[in-house]
Amino acid sequence: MSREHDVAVEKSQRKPGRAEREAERRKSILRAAVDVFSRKGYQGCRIADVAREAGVAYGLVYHYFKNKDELLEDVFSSGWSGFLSRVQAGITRETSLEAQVRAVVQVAFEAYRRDPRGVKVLILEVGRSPAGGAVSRGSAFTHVVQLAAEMFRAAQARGELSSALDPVLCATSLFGVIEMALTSFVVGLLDRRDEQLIDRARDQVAETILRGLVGAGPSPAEAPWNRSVPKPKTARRD
Amino acid sequence: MSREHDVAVEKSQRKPGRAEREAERRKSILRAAVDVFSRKGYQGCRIADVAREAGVAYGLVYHYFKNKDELLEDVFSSGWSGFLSRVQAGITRETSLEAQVRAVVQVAFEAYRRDPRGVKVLILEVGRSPAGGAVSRGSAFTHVVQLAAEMFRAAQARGELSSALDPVLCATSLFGVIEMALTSFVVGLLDRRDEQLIDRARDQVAETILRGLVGAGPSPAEAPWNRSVPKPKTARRD
Amino acid sequence: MSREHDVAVEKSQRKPGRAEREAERRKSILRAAVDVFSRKGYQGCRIADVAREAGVAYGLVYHYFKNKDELLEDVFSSGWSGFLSRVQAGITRETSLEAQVRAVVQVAFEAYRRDPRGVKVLILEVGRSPAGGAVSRGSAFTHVVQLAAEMFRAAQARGELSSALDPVLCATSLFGVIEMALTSFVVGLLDRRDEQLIDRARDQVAETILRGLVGAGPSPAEAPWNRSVPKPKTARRD
Amino acid sequence: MSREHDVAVEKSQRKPGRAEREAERRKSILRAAVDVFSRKGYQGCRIADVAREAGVAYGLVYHYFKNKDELLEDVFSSGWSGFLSRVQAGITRETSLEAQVRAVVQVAFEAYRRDPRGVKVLILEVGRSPAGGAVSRGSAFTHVVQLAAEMFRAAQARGELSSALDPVLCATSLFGVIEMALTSFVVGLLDRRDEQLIDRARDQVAETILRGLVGAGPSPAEAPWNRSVPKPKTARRD
DNA sequence: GATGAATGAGTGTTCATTCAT
DNA sequence: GATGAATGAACACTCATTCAT
Repeated sequence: MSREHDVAVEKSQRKPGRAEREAERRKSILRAAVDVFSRKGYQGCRIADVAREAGVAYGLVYHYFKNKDELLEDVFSSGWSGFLSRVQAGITRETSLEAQVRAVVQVAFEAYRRDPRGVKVLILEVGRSPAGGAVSRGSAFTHVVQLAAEMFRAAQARGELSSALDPVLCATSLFGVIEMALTSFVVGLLDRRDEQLIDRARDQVAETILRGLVGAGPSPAEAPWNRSVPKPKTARRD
Repeated sequence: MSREHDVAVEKSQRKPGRAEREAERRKSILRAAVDVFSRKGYQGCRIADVAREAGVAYGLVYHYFKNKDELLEDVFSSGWSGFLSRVQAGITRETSLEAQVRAVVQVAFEAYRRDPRGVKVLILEVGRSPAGGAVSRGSAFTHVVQLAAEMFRAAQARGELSSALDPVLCATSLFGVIEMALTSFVVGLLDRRDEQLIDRARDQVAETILRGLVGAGPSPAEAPWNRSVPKPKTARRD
Repeated sequence: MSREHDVAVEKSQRKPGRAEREAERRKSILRAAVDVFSRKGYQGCRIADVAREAGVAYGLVYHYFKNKDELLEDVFSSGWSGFLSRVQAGITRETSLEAQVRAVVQVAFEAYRRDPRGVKVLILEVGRSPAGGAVSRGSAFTHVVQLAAEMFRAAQARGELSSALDPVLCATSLFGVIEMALTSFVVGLLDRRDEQLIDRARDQVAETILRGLVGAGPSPAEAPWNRSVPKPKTARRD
Repeated sequence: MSREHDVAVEKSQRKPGRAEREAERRKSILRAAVDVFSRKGYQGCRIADVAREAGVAYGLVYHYFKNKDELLEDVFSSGWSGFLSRVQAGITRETSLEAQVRAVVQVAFEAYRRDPRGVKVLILEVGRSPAGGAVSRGSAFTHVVQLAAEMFRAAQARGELSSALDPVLCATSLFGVIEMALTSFVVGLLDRRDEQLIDRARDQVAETILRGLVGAGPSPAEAPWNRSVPKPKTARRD
């Protein structure tokens, strides 16, 4: 066919080429899985839903993924690995603990802004599938925590952090604060469409984990807090 | 009911009385549900499992609970209401924010010590069933957060907390730190059998949320940290 | 209940009693399975067919049988064990090899007359499922053959049979002759509705295995042979 | 086609020629089908298995065979037609019934020696697919039986066989004895690797069908019988 | 012709729920 | 109330067949 000769030229142009189209298909199924998954959860989602969402035939899902479990496993690992590497990059890039912590927080919130659905899936399921004997999910949680714990250990070695603190608990605290804040948006406790609120949440989270709730002097800037979604309660003044 | 009055008399006697026996049955089913649930998760557990665990007949579960959802709802609410009321009591009992925060942390860790399985269920499922149109579960999370948010608002009103902070985010931070620490025990990242570790975790968590990781000077007491379960890495000295 | 006391009286009367009714159900499913199985074969039959044939709900089949394989296993073994024990009885009852052989042939043909469908299933499937890792089926064939081989060995010991013959091959010959004759009826090569033909077939089969086709003088009685079903061809001259 | 004319020229040259290569492909698929079929059976085998075994692409099977059924049909008929013609040749070549019977037995055992897998397929499936509305398989059985029945009829006409015997039953007896003996090897009841055993089995089978088990005096030659595979039971006294 | 991705109907199995005893 | 047999909808997974390249 006359198509072969100009493959090199068109490589990243139109006419995808078989391999490329397949990779594309695979990805679209993965994306669809994230969507359905974020809506219906691990157990609630049906392969049929994923196929329909991806716009492919039922059986094709099984062409690309061995079974439902593996599909979901891939959803996790693909989303998670990106997050992990960005967290790692943030930690490596910065030199002071404070900057590192802010970087981690930033990465998490940025990930949420970019792909709320993906984050929702990760938050709602990672490390929380009881049966999840599946490798990646169970250990994903462990993995980040260890990563951050290492960061805290290094800070202790540099004298930036009291060595009286358990690095693992420091790590869980960091991710606990982040995760719960994001969860608030995910479950609608805070308004996920309010981008400024997201920014402020990010800052407050970083501040809280670094200096605590009562430890630091307040920043003077006042903000119309309590814009939680459920009931837009009238702003209270103190 | 005419049965109530002699409860005191028969309390620990034979012939429990029909109503009592029924209440007992109901509770044993509920307990069994918590067990199975903590082992297999919301979706993974079958009514048959619960019945077998409780030692009752298959169909009997449906005498006491309308359906599977209601059973699980009850598991949640019964476990949750106790937690909620104890949190509320702790907040009410104390007057300073700091004492209140410590009280909340204490309640959570105490609950874990008393009933790790129950806490596991709450942690792994509360607010995390995406399909969970179920009222109580979705709102359970919201409920405590609002409770704590109110506590923080009051503290702001008393001038104990910077009014620049969003009370809702303060609340999520508090529970995020607590929850993730307990999760570490639940998933085995920290050794759940090490009772001293649990105590230290409780203290560090309270300290962290109050003063932050870098904000406060270290407590002088040294502890053999890093006793995380996976690999008992060599203790570091400061 | 007033039903319990007269159970002994009514034992085989109406009012089946739970256990009895269940056994009945189980049997009816088994019977239905034989039917469907004989019509569509091992792989071709669907659980839905069996359920419909038995007049029970789909899921009930799974109440009584673990899965399709076990159901079919039971179909085999239940049918086969009856046959086996009757073969054994026939062998034990008779003392001369000749009478024993006739008894075995008689048992097989009688079984066919009684339950052609059951025999069809056994003939078409026993020892013929290639994947049949299943215990009973694979070994069922082996079992009868060994049984008959033992009979022939005993006859050799008594001097009734040449010890130059391999008992196992004697046994396969016996069942081969029987089986293929019945197969002729099963597949319609011979008219399965012609009861006299069945009787003559039985006699000829016994005669053939005992004395061979050319070894014995013919019985003087002439018979209008060649009444095969497909086309009742005009009698040929002898 | 313009391709045909030069086939003769290139017949045994290099460049097999398209037509030849295709015929080759077709045959290799057929061979692969026999293999897979003999291992997994009619229903248990998948087109994918056949393609893999043949070393060709999935879809190619559908170039050469309309569908799975036709493929299997061809497996049967190709294997069967060879057997049939050899049986026919044996019958035609010989003049006495006894020699003819021995020839038929010989053909069958020779076929088994040459291609045990093919024979296994024929034995396990021919005439035994209940759903097998397929023409050739159902009738294949009928066909040989009719062929042999004709042989017996002719022998009756020549006075070599009692006309009291039903020729069709004579035929089923002949093939029954043969088939069951071969089945013993196929299922492992007799050791298929013992070539001498196969030879003796052939002889005994012929002897049995001709003179019966008790009708004929034993051949003086003694043989170490009972070498069946399962348990090499201790030799019995003669 | 050759390839293997794409399709989707078919079916075994599970399990919440009902109901007769 | 207690029991567990009965029901059937739901869903994961298979695989023959088609078709674009």
